[in-house]
Amino acid sequence: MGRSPSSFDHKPHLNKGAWTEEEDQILINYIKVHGEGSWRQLPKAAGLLRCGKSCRLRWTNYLRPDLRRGNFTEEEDEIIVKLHSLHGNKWSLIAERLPGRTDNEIKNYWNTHIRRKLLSQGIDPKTHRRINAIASDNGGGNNSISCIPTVDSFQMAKVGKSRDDSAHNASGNRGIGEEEQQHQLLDLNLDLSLSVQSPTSTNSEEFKQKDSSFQTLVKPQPVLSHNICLCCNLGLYGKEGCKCQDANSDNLHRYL
DNA sequence: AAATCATACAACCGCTCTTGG
DNA sequence: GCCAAGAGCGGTTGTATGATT
Repeated sequence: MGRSPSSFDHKPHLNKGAWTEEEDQILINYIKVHGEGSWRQLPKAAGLLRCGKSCRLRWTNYLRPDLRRGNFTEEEDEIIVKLHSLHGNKWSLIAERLPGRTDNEIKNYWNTHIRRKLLSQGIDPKTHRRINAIASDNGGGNNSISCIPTVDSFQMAKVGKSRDDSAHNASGNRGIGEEEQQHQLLDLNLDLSLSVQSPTSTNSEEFKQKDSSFQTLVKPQPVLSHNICLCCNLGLYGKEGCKCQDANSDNLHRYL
C-alpha cells in the first residue's frame, strides 16, 4: 500500500547519521516559527539536508521541549512493565502514558534494562510468564493463540527492585521470603489470554478493555468506581501526579 | 596503556496506516 | 472504491562510551 518505502532514499545529497548542533538549531528554530507537521516539506523549507522522516524523528525523540531526559524512575519502570504486559510492544501506546518519554526511548530502555532484568528472573519478556510455565503450557498441547500476558513480570519487577534494594542494604532486611513471594505471584497470575483478537477493534477500544480488566483484577485495594486518574490506575495513588483528590480534575475518568 | 567486550541510545529502515483527491 | 502521498510505528543497526582483561 502507498508509496515505495525507499522513495526518499535516492537523494544522494541528504545527510545521514548523527545530527550536528547547527542542524538541531535550524530544526528547532523552524518548528518554533512554523510548528510541527508537513515533515516532507520541512527540510527543504528549513534548509536542512535531511529527509522529513529524519527531522520528525529528531524532533520527537530528542529536541521536543517537553521531553523528560534522564534516568527512568522506579515508578516509570513499573508502569512500563505493567503496560507492556497489557499491550506488548506497542511502544507508542505505552509512551502515551508516560508524559515526556518517547516511544523510542521506552523501547530502548525495555531492550537494554527491563527485558534483561525479567530474563534474569526467569520471566519471558514477551509473555510476562515464567519461562518454565511457558514450557509446560506448550507441552500441554494448548494450541490456542497466546496470550495477553499475565502480570507476573510486574510483580517480579517489583520484587526484583526490592531484592536489589536489599542487596544494597548491608543489614540485608528482607520483607518476605522467596516462597511467599512466589505464592503471591501465583495469586496474581492473571492469564487474560484470549483467542484471536478481533481485527476490527481499535487501539483505544482494545486499550480500554484491557485496562479495565487489568484494573479490576490487579488492583488489590478497594477502588471507587469513579474519579480514578491515571496514577491510580497504575497503582500510584497519592503520588506525584495523582489527581484523585481533585474532584474537578480534567484528567479524571480517563480510563473509565 | 592497549585491546577487547559490553552497554546504551540515537538514528535508520521497511512496513503499515491514514488521508485526501 | 481506488490510488498515491504522507505520517507513524516497531525492529534493527551503528557508534560512542565505559568496563574489563
